[in-house]
Amino acid sequence: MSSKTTVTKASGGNGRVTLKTIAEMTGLSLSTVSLSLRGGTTLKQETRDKVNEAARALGYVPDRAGVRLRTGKTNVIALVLDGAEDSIDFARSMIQGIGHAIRGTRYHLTVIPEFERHPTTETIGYILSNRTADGVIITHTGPRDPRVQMMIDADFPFVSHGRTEFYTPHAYHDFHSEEFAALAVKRLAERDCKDIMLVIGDDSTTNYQNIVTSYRKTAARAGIEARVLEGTAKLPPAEMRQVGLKLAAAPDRPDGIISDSEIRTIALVGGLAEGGVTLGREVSLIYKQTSGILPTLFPQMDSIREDIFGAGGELTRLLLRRIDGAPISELQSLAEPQPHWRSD
Amino acid sequence: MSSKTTVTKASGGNGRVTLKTIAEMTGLSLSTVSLSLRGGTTLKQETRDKVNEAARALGYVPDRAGVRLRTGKTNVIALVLDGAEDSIDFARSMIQGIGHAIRGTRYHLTVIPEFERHPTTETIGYILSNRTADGVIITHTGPRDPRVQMMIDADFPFVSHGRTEFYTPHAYHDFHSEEFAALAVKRLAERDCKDIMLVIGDDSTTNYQNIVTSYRKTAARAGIEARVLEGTAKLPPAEMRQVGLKLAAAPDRPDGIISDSEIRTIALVGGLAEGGVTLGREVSLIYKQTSGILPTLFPQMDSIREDIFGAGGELTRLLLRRIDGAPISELQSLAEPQPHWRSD
DNA sequence: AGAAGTCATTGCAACGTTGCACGACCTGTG
DNA sequence: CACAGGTCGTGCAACGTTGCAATGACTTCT
Repeated sequence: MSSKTTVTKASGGNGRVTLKTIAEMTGLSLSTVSLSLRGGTTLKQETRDKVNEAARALGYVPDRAGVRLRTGKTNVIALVLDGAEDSIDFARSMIQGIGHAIRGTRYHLTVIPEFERHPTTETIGYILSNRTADGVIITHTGPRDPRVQMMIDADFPFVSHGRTEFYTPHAYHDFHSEEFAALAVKRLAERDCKDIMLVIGDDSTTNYQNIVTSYRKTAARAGIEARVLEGTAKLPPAEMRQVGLKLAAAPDRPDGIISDSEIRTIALVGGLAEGGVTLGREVSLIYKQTSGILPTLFPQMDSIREDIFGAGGELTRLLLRRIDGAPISELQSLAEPQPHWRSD
Repeated sequence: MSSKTTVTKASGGNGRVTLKTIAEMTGLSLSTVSLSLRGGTTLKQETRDKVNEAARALGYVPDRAGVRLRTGKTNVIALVLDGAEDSIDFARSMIQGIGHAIRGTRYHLTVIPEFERHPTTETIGYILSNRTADGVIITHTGPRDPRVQMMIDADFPFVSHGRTEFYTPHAYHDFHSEEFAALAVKRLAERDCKDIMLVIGDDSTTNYQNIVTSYRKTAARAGIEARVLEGTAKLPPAEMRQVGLKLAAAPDRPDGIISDSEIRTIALVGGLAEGGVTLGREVSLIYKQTSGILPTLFPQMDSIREDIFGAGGELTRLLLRRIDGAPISELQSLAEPQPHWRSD
């Protein structure tokens, strides 16, 4: 309390290597060193070599606070982490993907978890007004996501995991959900399913709409009955299990099910199994898979994989190019679903 | 290339609210404003009120770069995220826990994913030499973890998720693994198991040793056979499934199993089920559970819960107090395992 | 020989913050 | 009235960086 011994001393002249250190070592001025390190072409080659060598020898790394204060550049990208629990290890995979992509760059990653059920603009507002990052990655994007609107208005670099319906184009990377739904329906049709059901969490993301639309269209084309059970995102696992149980016992039990979430698939399968349904025989189930662990548990089930690690990497690459001023038209990409059909 | 239009302008005098803005507004000097905002007691109450009001009205937030440059304080805590896949959604829960605990503080969270199988000191070295954070949280701590050694030597604030065997005490929060093992063994003994097996990933963490030791001791006391199947952390899910399959068919099949990992439990159960084992009857299985999703899939199995969200919060609170100079002896805590016994 | 270029380097100010040393003003005392 | 001792506020320098204007030393042209 009284004696605050930890003085939080400013990084004094003791250990830290700064431009000044290099200047003193080479006998050049501080400005020259700075200029040289940033690749000043007006400098003599000899000088540049000398500076580079000294910098390397001393292990110089530019001070982030100095750069940031002077230039406004934070060298930080922010990941706004949605609280949704649908994919196993979504956060880890995404973060690893991002981390892998910023290796060797000057960027750091800060993660801001969201707690609300629906994304708020609060976090984004904070980042924008305090210039706390150079760019933002958001996930679980909605069709008219207010966060996107906000960043478009502010002309702030960002990339969304998921598309939107805004007129103004923006950088995004997304899973090709339409293709996912189409693949799944076709697969079920091949397995002679006549009455299928899509179990999906209505979490107001764009993906939700894309999946439902494509699902209906593909089923209609294949001439099979296609129901939708939506709003399952709100259900806690135990209730999701009940859904499976009820479904198993229902007189109009579907013969094919498509599930868009790993977590909900687990609960659903638990309920179906308890209800006496043999998956892969009486009911075929196809689920979206992201973690690689579920196939070991459900080898008898088909799945379609979304690569979250890869998505994290791609989102980062897009964002960094966006920060560097690349045209938006080059910053939009889709990831193709990877079917994992059981081998029989 | 040629025309770099995005000038990355320094946050010019246009919008940004700084001490200067408040100074001009109140007619006080910049120094006074700064002093006042930091609670200078030598100032007249009237002055302090005036400053506070202006700051509030303008929505002043201290510039991180300015503070950091001047004081060396980054207001950042770094989470070194282990690449291990054992708990479902470990990363999300941990990050949410941390995020919740730093709400309302000035701290930001940066996450640094590790890719190597075993933790390297590289990341920590970088943080230490570049003063990139005020404190570090590490997870999956080993008994003589080199990262811990490094930070102890540098007297750098950190907290580990997991204990160590170092002589010098340091801040930690840990799951009470010994208690976990003891609870699990006793439960199996109550269920009349005579020959149990611990399936555990030898991932060189302290927890591993604690669990094995306590497991053996408790089993000996209960007078039952206790085997250990270790080294499962290295196995990919498909092979883990094979382990379950072989175990099911083995002549000396155990009648009780304890598993320390959610992910491996899933694969193991997949294999056991394929091998025709009815869990909860022929074999009792108890697993460490962190995500809340597995019980919906395996309602017939006992589990013991570790609260990762809570751990994230506790780790953060300990770290912040460590940064503020609290004595180490107050910065060590254990989390009690929470048994979830099936209700029959 | 003086003006006008080049070329290579440098000094200075500023970004926003803090902490120290000082200054201005008041009050009471000898 | 001079002066000590408060009370309350302020000027200045520094943290590490960058960008611009300016410098000095050469060369080249007229």
